[in-house]
Amino acid sequence: MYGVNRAIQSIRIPQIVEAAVEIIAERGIKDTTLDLVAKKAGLSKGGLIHYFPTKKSLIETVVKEFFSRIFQRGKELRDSFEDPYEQLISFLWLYNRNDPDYFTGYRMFFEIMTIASMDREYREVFHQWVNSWVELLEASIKKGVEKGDFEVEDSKEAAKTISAIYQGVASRWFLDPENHSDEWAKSTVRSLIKFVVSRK
Amino acid sequence: MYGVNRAIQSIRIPQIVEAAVEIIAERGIKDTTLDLVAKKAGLSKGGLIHYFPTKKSLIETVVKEFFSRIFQRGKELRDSFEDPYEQLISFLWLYNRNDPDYFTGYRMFFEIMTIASMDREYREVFHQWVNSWVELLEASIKKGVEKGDFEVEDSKEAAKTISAIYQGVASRWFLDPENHSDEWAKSTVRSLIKFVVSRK
DNA sequence: TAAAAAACCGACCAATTAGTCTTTAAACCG
DNA sequence: CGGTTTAAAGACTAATTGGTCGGTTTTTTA
Repeated sequence: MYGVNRAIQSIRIPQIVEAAVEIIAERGIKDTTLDLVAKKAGLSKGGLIHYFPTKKSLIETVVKEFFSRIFQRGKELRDSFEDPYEQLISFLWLYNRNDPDYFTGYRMFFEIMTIASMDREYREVFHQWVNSWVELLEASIKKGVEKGDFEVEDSKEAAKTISAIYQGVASRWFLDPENHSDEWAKSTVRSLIKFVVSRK
Repeated sequence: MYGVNRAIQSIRIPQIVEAAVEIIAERGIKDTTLDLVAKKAGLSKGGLIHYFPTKKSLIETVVKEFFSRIFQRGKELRDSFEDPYEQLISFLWLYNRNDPDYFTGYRMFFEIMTIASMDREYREVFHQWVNSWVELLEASIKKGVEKGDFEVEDSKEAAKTISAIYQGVASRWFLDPENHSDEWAKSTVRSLIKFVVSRK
């Protein structure tokens, strides 16, 4: 049963992207085949190619989609807090092994870092992503400084530091869970953040 | 000109591993072909297969070799310092874009993290690697505590934290150099380490 | 309602590549 | 020196897979 309606693109593309994310998380980008993605998305390779003429174009879309989805989640949760410090630690939801995005999200993240480490184009995407997180953190820091809660010389620097801390802890927490519990991740990040925003 | 001498294995295997590391760093594990590695190592695919019957066996050896080489470097440099704090920051050599191992080392690291995120076996290798770094750091911390330089509740926890910090900063420094200078990396790590070993 | 366009299928092609196998040459050993 | 073992080459095989293409069905449009 083909083209049920003309707005089919707005259905198919998310379907395909979602399928691709899952396959990539499971097998990695290199072992993700168009056939598999197509099947998972409920169509044939020919159908898939109709929307994404090349594998590269599919991956690009998936990567951008993934980043923006995670970013959106983070931003929304942060915005639900008023207090600047609460905002800064609102990203601790990243350390939740029961989150539906847990496995998929981390696997995607490692895949993307690895292609970024090889490819300028993706490094640029990564750069923008980091930037957007840093800006988010920076805004909270500035708010805290204005409010008198924080003492920070350079809020951008502080934001970069906090962002890097989140990531370093995340890598350990995901890749070596045996030694890095949820509690470890959370308390470590909390304490480092406190230090970063209240020095000098 | 074949088998020049019987101790050839001890020459060929490092040659092959070295070639593989370079190819992997350049193209990633998935795009590393036996032919390319063989050629780079100065022999044919048949010759390569003689030493490593499968690609998997080659990769395993390469990963272990890589880890132990970098670890060795770190350990030796650390051991050249007496002062515990100097020892803790001795790993700042990791943030040197002119280091001969710079590109290769970081690329390998991302490749390995990514396979570790997919594969239990490699996660175990990663786990052991992290452990060995943590132990190295822990020893320095304990020394500093005994000496009275540091104030630390749980030296293992502190070591894990410092290790994660090194890694988080490293990821940013490598993947987004535009925004993360050598100086940023070094001063960030220095200041966070100081905090970690002297709190409470 | 007919023709044009869009959605979709799946057979096929061409390239890539891990691993096999046969052969050759050198090294070692008695 | 002759036989055995090891090192190495490289042609070949079989599987995989990205992308092409011709055709079919549905939807849109005029």
